Amino acid sequence: MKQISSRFSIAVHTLCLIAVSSSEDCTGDYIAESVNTNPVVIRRIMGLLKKAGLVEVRPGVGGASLLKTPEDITLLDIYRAVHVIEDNQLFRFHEDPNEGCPVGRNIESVLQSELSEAQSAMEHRLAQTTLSQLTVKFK
Amino acid sequence: MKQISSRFSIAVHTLCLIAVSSSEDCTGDYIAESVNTNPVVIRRIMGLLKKAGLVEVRPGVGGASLLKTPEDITLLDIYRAVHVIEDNQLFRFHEDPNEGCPVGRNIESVLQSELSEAQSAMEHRLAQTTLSQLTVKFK
DNA sequence: ACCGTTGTAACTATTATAGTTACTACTCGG
DNA sequence: CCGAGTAGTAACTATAATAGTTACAACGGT
Repeated sequence: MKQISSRFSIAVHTLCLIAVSSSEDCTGDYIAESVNTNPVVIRRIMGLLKKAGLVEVRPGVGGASLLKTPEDITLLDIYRAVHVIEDNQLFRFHEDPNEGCPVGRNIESVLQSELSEAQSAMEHRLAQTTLSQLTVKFK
Repeated sequence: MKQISSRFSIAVHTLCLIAVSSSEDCTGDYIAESVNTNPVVIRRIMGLLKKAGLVEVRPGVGGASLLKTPEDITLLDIYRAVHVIEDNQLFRFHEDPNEGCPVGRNIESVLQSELSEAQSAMEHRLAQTTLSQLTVKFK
């Protein structure tokens, strides 16, 4: 069973940690210890979060901080930042169905629109939750 | 990017074909030709659809037919039948976060409930669409 | 009894992921 | 100005699931 990569849950964990810690504490090694993985895994994910404009990292000396308030970061923002699934690509489609068959010819367009509705429903739900809603539960 | 297996889209294609064709025509080879894949792939998926009580297959002579009307088969039924994602398992979670850290200790329970809401939202949308809504579009 | 079919097992190639090692470049404090 | 600690990144490995393939046994009707 193929699941959505744990990059996403690690990214959420990472951002929660940055939100509740002082900036200078938040080195890759510190985060890696809380997540319980290799620091390089964290640095890679931090690179994606930086590209998405969610965090900034102090090169050389280390430490990270948020570029938006936790109220303004949703799970959907994080999900998109780590490229875990692209637009309309949650469901893999079998390739080149037979054009000579009425079903084969039409299945893709007919089914894809339903699948993309389903994907949207999930993403819409992710957009309802902000980082701040999570961090209050660690107090 | 990990996507949900094309077993699902192939299963939907297969059931559409069974719904619009006469039972005796629906051999594995015939379906495989429409889907454009190897017959064994179809037989494996048919095995799952049988286990789920959606179709019956005539052994020896070949051919398949639905055990429910197309109005009573939803995309969610098919999605569950092909075991493409289990309950609450759409999102992979990183393992063994550090219990010594307030974030590490709580992240799983806090985040999992949001993620399972998101997964439910998607599945709820899949349950809205029936096989008959698809097949009318092939007429 | 034969032919076409289903049901499976076994193997391969492909793909994405997660973790690891190693190295470079950067910043600051001494 | 140098060294300690950190970030950034490339390269490699192990793992896992998938999709396709070959092969073969079992079945059923003509």
